[in-house]
Amino acid sequence: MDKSIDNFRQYLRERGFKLTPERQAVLMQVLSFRGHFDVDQLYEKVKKYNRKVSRATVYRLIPHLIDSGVITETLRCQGRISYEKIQGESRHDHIVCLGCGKVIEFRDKKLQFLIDNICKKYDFKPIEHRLGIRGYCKECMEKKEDAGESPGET
Amino acid sequence: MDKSIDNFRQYLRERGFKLTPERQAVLMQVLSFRGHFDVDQLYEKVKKYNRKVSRATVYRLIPHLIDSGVITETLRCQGRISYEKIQGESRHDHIVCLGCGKVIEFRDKKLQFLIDNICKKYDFKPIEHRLGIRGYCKECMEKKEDAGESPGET
DNA sequence: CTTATTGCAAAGCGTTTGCAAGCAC
DNA sequence: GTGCTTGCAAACGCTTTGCAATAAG
Repeated sequence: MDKSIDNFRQYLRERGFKLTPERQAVLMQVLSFRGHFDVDQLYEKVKKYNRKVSRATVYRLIPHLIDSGVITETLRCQGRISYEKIQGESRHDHIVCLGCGKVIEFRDKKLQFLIDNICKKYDFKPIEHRLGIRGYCKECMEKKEDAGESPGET
Repeated sequence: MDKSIDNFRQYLRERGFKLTPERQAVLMQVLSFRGHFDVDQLYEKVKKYNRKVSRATVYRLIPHLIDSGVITETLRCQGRISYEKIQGESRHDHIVCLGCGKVIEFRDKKLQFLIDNICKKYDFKPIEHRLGIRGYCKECMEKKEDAGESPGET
């Protein structure tokens, strides 16, 4: 079904690493997330739906999940690192509302095109990009106008 | 000279905060950086060239520096947060080499245009954006081809 | 059988905070 | 004087690690 599973298995095999029940459980829960997650959320979900797995094991698996291309690091929020699974073609970027924290995911082909062009200019081979736009959503803009906020915050 | 100084003074005055020698020292060193810096680098630089200021004070000043528009948070590297001063018009983005860690700063007007368009689509008012492209520079590409290996970083 | 992996608890490390003294305004 | 600031050290919270036991290949 999900080729991430096979990719991950192959990744482990190639390097002499082992496919333990703990790793399978974590991988399953990683794949079950729809959006972003942090280590703690992942740990809690594994604990809830699968066997008991220690935090240390989850932490130790993260680098493998990244190296094998299953997940990628994304937004950093309040000291925690967020991850999300890499889904085939649907690379997307983020718009974050500074007011309510809402995250909008969007896709834009012109962006990839633009990035390729920029990289060409610098003799650079792009592997991945991350675009985060921060600002205010419609609702929060209206709220701000009501409150009569002073200019100059983040 | 640098209007950041005035902005910061005004920011403090408006809110009843105080302009202490410690804050002036930190501000001066912030403005002296050419590129990115993290809290520790800032702290060391203040300690070297100015009066003794505690780490706590530097940490406590960061939110004020952000709120007053003097600095902005940028790339997150290995658990540390990087900052850089905001310079008038010269908004720029980053290309980071996964091989050697080199950072290229670039400016592209088409990017801002693209972002404005995207935000319009979502009824969103952009305040700032952050684009990071990760990949390999020419030199590291060549090295990789020679070695035929994948470097292991996050 | 060999070597990676696990859980636990302790250590690490950047960052935050409580508190009493100090200083800008 | 008032109340924001400071330095110190302790506390915090997320992450990493040493170790002995365990299990995958």
